[in-house]
Amino acid sequence: MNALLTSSQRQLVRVISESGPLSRTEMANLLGLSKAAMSGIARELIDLGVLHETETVYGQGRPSVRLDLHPECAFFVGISLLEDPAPMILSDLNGKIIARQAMPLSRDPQVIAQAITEGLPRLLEAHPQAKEKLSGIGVALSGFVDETQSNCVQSTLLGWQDVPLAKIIRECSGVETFIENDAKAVAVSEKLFGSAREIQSFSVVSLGDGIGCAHFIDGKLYRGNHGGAGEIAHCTIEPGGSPCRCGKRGCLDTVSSMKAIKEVSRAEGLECTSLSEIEHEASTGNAAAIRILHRAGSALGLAIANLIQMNDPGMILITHVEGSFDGLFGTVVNQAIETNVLPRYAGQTPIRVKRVDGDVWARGAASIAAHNFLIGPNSN
Amino acid sequence: MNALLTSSQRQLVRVISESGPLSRTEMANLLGLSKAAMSGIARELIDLGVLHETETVYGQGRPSVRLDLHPECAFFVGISLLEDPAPMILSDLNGKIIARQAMPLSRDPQVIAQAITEGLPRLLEAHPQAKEKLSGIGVALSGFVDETQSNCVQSTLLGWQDVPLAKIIRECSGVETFIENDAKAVAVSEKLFGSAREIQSFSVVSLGDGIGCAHFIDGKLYRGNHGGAGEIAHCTIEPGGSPCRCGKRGCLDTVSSMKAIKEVSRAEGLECTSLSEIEHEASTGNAAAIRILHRAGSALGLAIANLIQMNDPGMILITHVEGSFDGLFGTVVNQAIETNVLPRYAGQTPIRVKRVDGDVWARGAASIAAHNFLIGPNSN
DNA sequence: TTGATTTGTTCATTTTCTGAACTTAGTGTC
DNA sequence: GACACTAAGTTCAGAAAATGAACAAATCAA
Repeated sequence: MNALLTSSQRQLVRVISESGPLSRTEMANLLGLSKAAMSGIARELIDLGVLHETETVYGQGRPSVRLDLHPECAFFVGISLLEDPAPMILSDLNGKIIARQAMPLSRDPQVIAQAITEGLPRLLEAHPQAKEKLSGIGVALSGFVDETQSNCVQSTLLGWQDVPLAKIIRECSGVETFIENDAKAVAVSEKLFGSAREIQSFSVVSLGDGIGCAHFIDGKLYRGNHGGAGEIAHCTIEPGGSPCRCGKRGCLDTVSSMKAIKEVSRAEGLECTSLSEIEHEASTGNAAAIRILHRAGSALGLAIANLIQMNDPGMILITHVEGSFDGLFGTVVNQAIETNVLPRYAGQTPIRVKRVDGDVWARGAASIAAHNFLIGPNSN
Repeated sequence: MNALLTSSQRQLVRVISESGPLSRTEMANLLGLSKAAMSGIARELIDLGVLHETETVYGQGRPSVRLDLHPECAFFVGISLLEDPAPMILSDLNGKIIARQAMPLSRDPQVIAQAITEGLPRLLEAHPQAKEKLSGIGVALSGFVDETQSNCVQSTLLGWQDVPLAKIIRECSGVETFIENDAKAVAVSEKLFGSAREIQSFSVVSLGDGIGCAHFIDGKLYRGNHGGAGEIAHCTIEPGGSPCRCGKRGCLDTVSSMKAIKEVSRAEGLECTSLSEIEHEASTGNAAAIRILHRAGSALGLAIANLIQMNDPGMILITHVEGSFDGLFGTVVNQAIETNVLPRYAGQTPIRVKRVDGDVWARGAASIAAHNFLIGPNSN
């Protein structure tokens, strides 16, 4: 099932992946191909089991038959190295999670590869066809990943420097493997499976202990010249502010990350260990809690507003790990975005919020493998 | 000469435009084509007069012959509507200015079209072959231009709203015409003719009475979802700062644009009408001048640093109209960039500075027409 | 039932690319 | 200077991919 698709086949798969089920004629028009060519390519993909006919649409003339990706034409395993135990899921081509389990996290790549290899049979146990049609493994981690999606250039969390993790897992498990940064993996997942399917340019801002960010530009994940695109966490947001672990001062990370919020709370004498608790304190009128959330929310909103000004994305997706986003913090973020965006564009950029858990990261990881199956590695 | 090139021909033209003269074999490898296919396509383009053989490179085996774009295979007219009188130039495919003149500026699109139509014969007078091979007209203006490069969506300077300028000029002059925003035109010009030929992702920050910005991302001009990418001027840089004409407060525009610098100088009682004079005052120790330049420079530097953090471009090109960039202002800008970029990436992003005059804008305008000749309108 | 209408298929033809053999124009060695 | 060696570029038959036009199929509308 690793069969490489021809470039026309991939174009077709891509357009369906973006727009959902389409008739042959619609696709021919979208791709600028003749009906004759479309007919042939569609036939090939149906024979390969990648596409299948879905509903029939009646209008004037002969009804059209919509083609869609066959969700069970390929399966993917996704693993998130963001928590311990590490979630490990099996997903189909719709991003639906078919099976899940967990594996112990390690800092030793070899041990990780071993754990994955041992976990695979159990994950696939009850799904014989997934076993047969397993297309690849995706791994999401916190850190920098090179553009081949094979090497982890640097990860503070895992203590890595130039680790060829994909190769190690591939050799150990015998399955094609790709790795990706966590925020970028979620962005790909949203593009393939989620709310960004039809949006060509959007950004994901992922809020957790740290702050991550990824950009899709003109339908492609944009990594930047040195792989550093999306380093919103170290945008200076409070010039001359608190020192950051990166070496400079006033980074967004020092103000708006969950870690920073909790640290500041502790320093201010609040007995809170989670965002929800701080939110609760704020709702009861605790001035310190209100101040902290205001400061963090304004900073994040300002950074996002600047991102909108710079790049004019078609959507911003804010993912957050803890608590909810409908308290004071979320309100302030949204307000700050509105007040710092050109009035002309205010409200023009949809801001979506999504609470994520381990499954979302793992699904994001799986989507990296799915992307390689659908679009190909040279993201062309 | 408006003959549409086939898609393979355009690919080839594009790769030469990016990398300079290449041998057939090198291009075949770069494009993933067979030597046989390359041979044919190169022959076609040579026969069309688009390519020509240049130097011969000796090594082991048969020497290779580099092919390059024939600079005189097409000519372009570029007009800048940024000043009065408006510069109008004739350029070849290398961006070399062959002839120049000026025309009166107007706010009436019809009058502009008329002036261009009347100016054309004079511009082409001494260049019969340019007359024959004139491929298109490009117009640079301050304002928003839609993605078809035909309509000016909005221009404060010209007082326009949804003006189909390209169509008007095309119909009046009979020559294919494209329009573009000034900063974007300079970005295209740098990509085609200038220092960014081989850089896939870079940003231009243009410093004048206002502040403009344009991004090239993965080899393509990126316009953003609503055509608003690059609105760095209205990034909030001093939260709660001075009101901006856009309606919000503390925009970069209110601090670092030439207009703002001059206004603040006047308000502070400095008798200066140009940046050079303020620089001179600063160099003699005038505290107000030093303060103004520091504030403006830090703000611009911070904005550029944030841009680097967000997008990790391969180069930043700062263009400025007045004075020089090696005084206090430029120094502060560079310092502010350095201190606000992740230490890991500090110094990794080349910052280039270029002083521009009317010719540069007009050449940028011409490059829009050249881009449409070389790469095609659907910038694919 | 008939005609209009639009989808999708078939097939001969054209266009585009490939693989392999070949020609060409040099360098290096004895 | 003759000879092998090397790599660039060409040629040409054949494969692959796309097209255009004719046609078959499936419905609605009258």
